[in-house]
Order: sequence, then C-alpha cells, then structure tokens
Amino acid sequence: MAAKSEQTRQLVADVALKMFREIGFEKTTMRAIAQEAGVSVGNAYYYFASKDELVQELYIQVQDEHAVVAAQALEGVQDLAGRLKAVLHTGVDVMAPYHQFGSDFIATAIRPSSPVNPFGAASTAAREASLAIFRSAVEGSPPAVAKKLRGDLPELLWLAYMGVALFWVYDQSEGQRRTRKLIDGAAPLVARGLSLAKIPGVSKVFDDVLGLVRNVKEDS
Amino acid sequence: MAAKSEQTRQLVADVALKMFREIGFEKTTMRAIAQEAGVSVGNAYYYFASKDELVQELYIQVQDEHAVVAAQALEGVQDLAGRLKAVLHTGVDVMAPYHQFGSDFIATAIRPSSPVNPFGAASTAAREASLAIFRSAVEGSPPAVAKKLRGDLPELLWLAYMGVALFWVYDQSEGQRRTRKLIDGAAPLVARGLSLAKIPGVSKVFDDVLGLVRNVKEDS
DNA sequence: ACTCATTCTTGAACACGTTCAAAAAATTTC
DNA sequence: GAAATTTTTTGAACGTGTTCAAGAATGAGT
Repeated sequence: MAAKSEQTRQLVADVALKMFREIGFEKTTMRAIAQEAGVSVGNAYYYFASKDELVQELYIQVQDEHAVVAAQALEGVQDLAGRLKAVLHTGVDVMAPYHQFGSDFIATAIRPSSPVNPFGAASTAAREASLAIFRSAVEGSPPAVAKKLRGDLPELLWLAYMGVALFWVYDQSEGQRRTRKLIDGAAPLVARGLSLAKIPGVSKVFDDVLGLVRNVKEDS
Repeated sequence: MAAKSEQTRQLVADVALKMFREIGFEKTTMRAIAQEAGVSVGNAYYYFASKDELVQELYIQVQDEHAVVAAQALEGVQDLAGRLKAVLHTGVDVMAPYHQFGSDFIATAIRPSSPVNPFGAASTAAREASLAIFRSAVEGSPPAVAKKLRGDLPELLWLAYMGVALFWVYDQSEGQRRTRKLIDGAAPLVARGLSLAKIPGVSKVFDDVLGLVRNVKEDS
C-alpha cells in the first residue's frame, strides 16, 4: 500500500488547512506550508499542482461535513421551510471556521479555470454531493411543492445557496448574524412563494420561469 | 495645469486597457504596461497603487459608456420589460470587448478589499451611476409597477444585473448568445411577475420579501 | 544481490506584483 | 536667477506562486 506517499499528502493538506484557518489564505504561503510540514516546496507541488488545489481539498472536506450534519439536522423536520433552514444553517456552520478566508476562497472559486469553481467540471462530484443534500431536503417534505417544480427545485435552491454563501462572505456582523437572519427570513418565504404556484395566474409565470431556466441551461 | 502629469497617467491607463482587451488580464503584466507606455514600472505605480486600480479605471469607463448607450436605448420605450431589456442588453454590449477577461475581472472585483468591488465603499460613485440607470428604467414605465415596489425595485434589478453579469462571464456560447437569451426571456417575466403583486395572496409575499430585504440590509 | 524503472524529494530559478530609497525634473520662494 | 521645496521618475530588490532538472528512495524482476 502506498502508505508513505499518502501520508505525506495528508500531512501537507492538514498543515495547509490548519494554516488557512489560523492565519488566513494569503499569509499561508507555500513556503510556510512546506516548512511547517517539514518537506520541500517542490514536494508540496508534487501532490498539489497549485495552491488552488489545496483550497479544493478544503472545499471537499467542508462539503462532506455539510452532508453529515445536514442529514442529521433534517431528521424529524417535515415542512419545507424548516428543512431548507436546516440545510442552509448547517451549511453556514461548516463554513464558519473559514469566514475570514471566505473572500479569498470565493475569489479563487469564481474563476472558470479554478478546480474549485462550483459550476465547473472539476468539481462535479462536490456539486453533486451538495445538490443531493438539497434534493433530500425537497423530497422529504411531503405535499407542499407542486409536482412540476420538484425536478428543478433542488438545483434552484442550490443556486440560492450559492447566493447565501456569497452574502455570508460579505457579512461582517458578528457571528454572521445577518446571514442567519436572511436564512430564517428567506426559507419560509421561499416555501410560501412556492405554494403560490397553485394560483392560476401565478402558475403560468412559474412555468415560464422553468421554461427559461431549461432553455438557457441547455445552450442551443 | 498639470498637463504632463495627467498625460502620463492617461498614457498608462490607455496602454493598460488596450492590453487588457487584446491579450487579457494575466498576460498584461505591469512590466509590459510600463514598457509599452515607455515609463518605468515604479512610475506606473506612482499613478496606480495596484493593478486592481487599473481595473477600476476600466470599470469606470465601461460604466460611463453604459449610462450613455442605455439612455439612448431607453428613448421611446415605454413598457418595463422593454426598458429592462434595453438596459441589460446595452450593459452586455459595453462589456463585450472584455469578455475573455471577464473572469479575472470578477475574481478581482469580488474581494471585499478590492476598489472595484461593486458592493464596496470605494465604488460608491460607480454603483450610484449604475443604480441611476435602473432607476430611470423603472421610473420611465408608467403604470405597471406597484407603488410600494417602486422604491426598492431599482436596487433589486441592479442586483439581478450583477447576476446577469456573472452569468455572462461564464457564458462561452459565441457572442454570449445565451446571455442574450436569458435577458430576452427574463425581462418580460420580471415585468409579469411584478404585476402579480396585485393579487391579494401574492401581495403579502411581496411585502414580506421587501421587509426581509430591508431588515437584512440595515443590519441591526 | 543486482539491475532497472518508477516514485518521491529537493532546492535553485523564473516571472510576477509590489515597494522604496534615491535621483531627476518641475515648481515655488526669495 | 539661485535656492529650497515639491512632484515625478527610476530601477534594483523583496516575497510570492510555480517550474524543473537533477538526485534519492523505493520496488520489481531475475
């Protein structure tokens, strides 16, 4: 088994993530990581082709943790608003230790070329995992959501989650209180807004929105 | 008159923007700008404290142009959907020459510390100018929009515009066709969606959305 | 045990954005 | 106009992410 190799890789990743948390992204230089881990700079690059890939490591880890705690928080919660709250709040929870570093993360993640870009090909797995959380949030709430919406809803909610994450990055209130408030306010509103889809006049607009989303998504 | 000094400043800015357009952001190094402009690197830094500030220069210029062409495109258009389309399409028009460079721009702009961050203090003037465009788009369309929405609508539309810009950055279809399609589809939908505010059951949800926006915006 | 190939590790080197002490040029003061 | 002051300009230097040729360690086959 490639024990030694994997060990070095983990060591570098662990040291890097620890330093990200403790002193931030920019101050965590590749040289500092290497020194702290007791390896050469080039060796760190043997395992991670760029500093961005270390961010990807963080991204995956945070995502995994989110899946666990979200599943836990969803237990016993039935209504869509509550389930949405659970998923969003736990999402913010797992990101919390990295808040000061959030803006650098977003700046890294937002470039199409980045392995961490949430829309990109390189993070398909992570995105799927995240989408799955929202799918389970939607599927667990029995009647509230109109049939035709069920299919696209998880993806739309995930997109909204990206928006919340962006808001969170800019949120300088202590403990990111404002983000919490946004979640608490927006989740019931989304649920109520969706229930409006039953009103005839509104239903048509919903249809068109979904049509547009599908249309734009499939390029053509 | 500080002719000489201003001349150097303009020269550096012009060369930089030209290179941004022609070879992209990353390949346009400060050394290359200086060389092309016939000044020293340090001299470029005398006028622009960072490469980001050169991006800010671009941002302001694009914004100014948007104000001009949008005002032109709004002439004679009455309905909200049409006016929204006009503003959004012209917005994409003025950004077009910089599309390949868009992702770098966004990555720069998104960090809270950046002078170009659209939400930040350093770009208040530019944001106000952009907001004014949306304000005039809303105010020019007579009856369609409910009173209570008028006040906040420009800001919300501006926010949506930021979303469109983000979409545009990722849009790799030729000529950013998909973004055009998104605008054409979304503008009428927004207008129709807003007209739903008259329906009693819907109106309540709209009120709550506005309440949430205001609540979250004012921190507290 | 001895080759040979593969995997892992090293540290010097590169180009980049940025800084800064010092020089040059322009301007103001007398 | 000379001296003093301010504005502008220079280029070497720093620390950064990243690359790469070269060497060391490991493992496979005989």
